[in-house]
Amino acid sequence: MASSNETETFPTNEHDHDSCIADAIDAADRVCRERGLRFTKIRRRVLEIVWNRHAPTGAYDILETLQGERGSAAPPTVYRALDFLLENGFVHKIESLNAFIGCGRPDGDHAAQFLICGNCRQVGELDDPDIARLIARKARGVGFDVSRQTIEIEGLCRHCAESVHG
Amino acid sequence: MASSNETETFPTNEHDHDSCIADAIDAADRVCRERGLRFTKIRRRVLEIVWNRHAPTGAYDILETLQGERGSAAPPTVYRALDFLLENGFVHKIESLNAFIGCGRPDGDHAAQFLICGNCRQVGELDDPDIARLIARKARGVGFDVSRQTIEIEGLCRHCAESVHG
DNA sequence: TTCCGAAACGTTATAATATTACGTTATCTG
DNA sequence: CAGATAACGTAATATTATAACGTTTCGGAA
Repeated sequence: MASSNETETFPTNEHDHDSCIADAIDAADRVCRERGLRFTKIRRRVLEIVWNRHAPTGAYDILETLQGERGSAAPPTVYRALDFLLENGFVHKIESLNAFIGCGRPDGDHAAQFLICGNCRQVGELDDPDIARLIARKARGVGFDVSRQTIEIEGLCRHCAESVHG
Repeated sequence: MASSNETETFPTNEHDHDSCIADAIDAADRVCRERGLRFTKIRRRVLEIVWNRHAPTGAYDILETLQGERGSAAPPTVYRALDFLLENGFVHKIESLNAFIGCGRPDGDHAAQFLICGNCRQVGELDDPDIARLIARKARGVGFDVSRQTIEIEGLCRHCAESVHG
């Protein structure tokens, strides 16, 4: 098993949350600079809010947080920021939860797979290229040209499975 | 009804739509009888409506159809019927579309994969056990105990890819 | 058969999620 | 600076889903 927090699929209790947020923001900042994108205050703040939760976060949860901070904010503010963050791979949408989560690997395209723990509600990101390739191959086999994969796997994370089964 | 339609992932233009609906309803009927479930008029009708579209159908589309037929109907009527049909594997929910589609193989559990054509909006069902197994294996490899897989693949079906690319 | 209890249904209201439309402000570029 | 474009503020509304509660229907036990 691997070395650090980065390679853990699920966040561990011990992981340095503050620096993991900071890393994510820094990475987004850098990518935006490289691509000439505007990483505005709102976009940055929404990304921070999502990372702070470190769990799937609903658009209206984000909205409440923003409202607490700025006095006023409306849904489009949040959805526009989320659209930007999604387009550029800084967050993912978990379709089966209608919620958003920070992307741990915001550089380059990747087909992610999400492990959703039904007990603790945490989500891990798998990013397994074998899965993505097999799906692409099987789909091509029936004449289907894949552009995007949504893979959401529900079950129990290691920790919760241990608590539940004994 | 020959094996040809059954093994096509996407419905072909030639397929016998009427008999394909009838088959689906008959299959559900039989399964309900076997399991002692109540296949009520509403449940049957909702399943028919979904199959009639032969494409992902929103709950409120179903509702409109029902309202046209019965004069009155409210969301819970539709959602209760859908819950029943989902629980028993007669329909699937496409999470990324918030829509429902008839299941082509309503017997026994299966982890399905959906091919969603971004052009014609048709959805094919793959049911590839290799994909399901690989995902389960990879997830277990990081200590995750899988109970359900949501796999939705967006792209272009054979027919649309041909029209688009030449 | 009758009665009971559970399941299914009808109805109203409301919650939760997401988008449209349009005017204003900020930022980039020539 | 001026014009163009992108981002944002705001109000309204669309879309999807559930809660709560009373009534009806149905299958099985007495």
